Amino acid sequence: MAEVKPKTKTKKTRQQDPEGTKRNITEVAMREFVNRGLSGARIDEIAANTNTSKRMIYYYFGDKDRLYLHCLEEAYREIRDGETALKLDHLTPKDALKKLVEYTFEHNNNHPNFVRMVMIENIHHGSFIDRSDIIQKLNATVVNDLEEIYLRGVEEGVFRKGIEAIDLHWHISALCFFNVSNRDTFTKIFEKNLNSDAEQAKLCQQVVAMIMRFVAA
Amino acid sequence: MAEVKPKTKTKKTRQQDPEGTKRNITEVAMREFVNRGLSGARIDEIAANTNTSKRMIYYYFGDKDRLYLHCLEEAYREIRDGETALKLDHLTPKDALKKLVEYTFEHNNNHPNFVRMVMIENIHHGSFIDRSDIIQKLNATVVNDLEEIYLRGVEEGVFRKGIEAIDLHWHISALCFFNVSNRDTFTKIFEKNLNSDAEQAKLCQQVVAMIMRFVAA
DNA sequence: CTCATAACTAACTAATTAGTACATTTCTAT
DNA sequence: ATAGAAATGTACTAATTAGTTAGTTATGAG
Repeated sequence: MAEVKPKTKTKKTRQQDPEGTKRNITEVAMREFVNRGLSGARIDEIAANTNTSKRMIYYYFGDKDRLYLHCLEEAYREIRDGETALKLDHLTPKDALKKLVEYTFEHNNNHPNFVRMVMIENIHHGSFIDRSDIIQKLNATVVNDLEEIYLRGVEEGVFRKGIEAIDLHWHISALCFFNVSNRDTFTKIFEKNLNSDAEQAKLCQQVVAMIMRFVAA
Repeated sequence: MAEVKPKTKTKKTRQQDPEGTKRNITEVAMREFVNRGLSGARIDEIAANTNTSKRMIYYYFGDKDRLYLHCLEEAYREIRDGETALKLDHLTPKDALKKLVEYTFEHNNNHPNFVRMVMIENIHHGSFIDRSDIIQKLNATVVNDLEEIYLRGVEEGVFRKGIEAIDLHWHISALCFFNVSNRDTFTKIFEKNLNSDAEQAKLCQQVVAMIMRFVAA
């Protein structure tokens, strides 16, 4: 019964803490991966920054690839976990879409780890996503929510017909993702600091405007 | 006089071919870097795929980092070299902008090496761009062209006021870049094949629409 | 022709780094 | 309390991999 995890029921003075150790390793590994990429990440470096040893990384995660996959899944889980609380049903289609776009913009901005893990995954041609059962299941929601809003808008005559929800999601993602993924090179090449709150607020507003105008009837 | 390069004037039966060797190494290295990232790329693998030996990589490029930087610069050079022939001056602002966006979309699509090198560079926080004198100089043109078109459009009353050319460039880049950079993960997660010509044509048209509507008066 | 230098080859090294062997401690169920 | 399993620490190994050493061959100027 190797799969039986000892739940942390009794939180008294325990010195062994498997869940905590795993969590600690995951956090440190995530930092290392997002900063250096999959191949650039060093297991020794991760080990040195945990409260535990390299041995435990292999004990819990098997090898580097599986540790990376775990971090990738964790990044997807984190970003999707925060996504439920929007309550868009009782808003007008326009307001709902606006809120969704603003939210996506902020969300990408607040989760650079997610953005960077996806970048890394694309460098590796998405080969780890293939192997993950979990990630597939985490993504239906966004497009469904979006489709609902869009169809409602079309029905009410405020959105034009003929757009597919997934395409809309594609464009929203593009604008919000790129803002985080390419900030380093863009900032350096065009010598424009995009990190300030004011600049980000302006960009967010522009992204919203772009999407709203795109779907407008 | 170590810097004196023997120009390939006399192209008779020569067995030594420094320029060709460098070009060959660069091509192979580019393939390796874009497929595996900076840290994932293997010098031995590059060497094995050239017509020459590992020794020559070090002979001409010094070390792995400088080889990578050379490839990065080459990717920027390639993409900027193709950019001159647009001739947007005698078009209406709308047509000119449309053409520029279409062109950017196609150009990113046709130069995945460029897109992927920029992705890799962002993973590494743009640290190599810092070290490159060349790349800085290659980027003024796009934004200038765009600004000219935009200002002309504002003057003629077809574009609204208050948009900065660099922001416009930011959004165009986002939409066109993401289309290439994130295709692997997006395709796999949403199980939608975006590689077909029809799908790409649709996306391109939508990107154009999005930008045109965004700037419309 | 010949000599200096640039272009090139093959075999080697030093360091890094993913992964392991083995011993020990802590916990849990009986 | 104790046996068996899970969790952990220390020291090691085997492979990989960036980079080099020590040379040979081609080329072009004089």
